[in-house]
Amino acid sequence: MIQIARSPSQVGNLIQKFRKLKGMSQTELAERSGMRQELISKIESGHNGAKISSICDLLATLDLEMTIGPRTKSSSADIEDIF
Amino acid sequence: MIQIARSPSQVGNLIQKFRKLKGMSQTELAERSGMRQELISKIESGHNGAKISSICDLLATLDLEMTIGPRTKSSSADIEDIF
DNA sequence: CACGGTTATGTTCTAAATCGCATAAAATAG
DNA sequence: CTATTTTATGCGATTTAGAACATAACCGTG
Repeated sequence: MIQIARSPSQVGNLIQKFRKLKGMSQTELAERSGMRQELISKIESGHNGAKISSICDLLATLDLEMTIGPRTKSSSADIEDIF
Repeated sequence: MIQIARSPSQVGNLIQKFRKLKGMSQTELAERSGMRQELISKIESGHNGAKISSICDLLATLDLEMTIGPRTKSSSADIEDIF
């Protein structure tokens, strides 16, 4: 299950989605990745100014990784993300 | 050609790599994505505090996208990245 | 070597991110 | 509905990113 993330809010949505899949609370994720629950709340809601290192830390804690490659045509998943 | 990026420096390396593939200079990339050459220099060299929105802007300008999904086993590309 | 283009470094300033704590709001369980 | 957990918000304090400009260090080519 791999998802496209072209914007901070899509990144946030995916982090939230995968976090819930693991049955983890924001507080738990925060503790495990050395940050605060409030920050995770902001990041999940699409915080534009989140640091890339914070994102990487969260992904690592959730056993996720990001890949970078050429753009594909926009998928339906992107559209849903807007609404 | 899709690459794993688990850390800010891997993200930076990939941005640099794809930028060069497009024959673009840091200055050109900076202008097109509304930021400064100095910042791109820092980001490409693994700047920890880069904003996720900056990264997304750069990827968009380079016609790239990021995807997020479960970790795969570490590839040789990761190892090289360390050195 | 000298030159033009590219990339890295340094400084000051402003805006903003994160912290840390409190607490409100919302969702879930009992 | 009530209690508990989870998530969102607000605020002061601290830290840091990024702008803007200057300039140094590189790099390839003539």
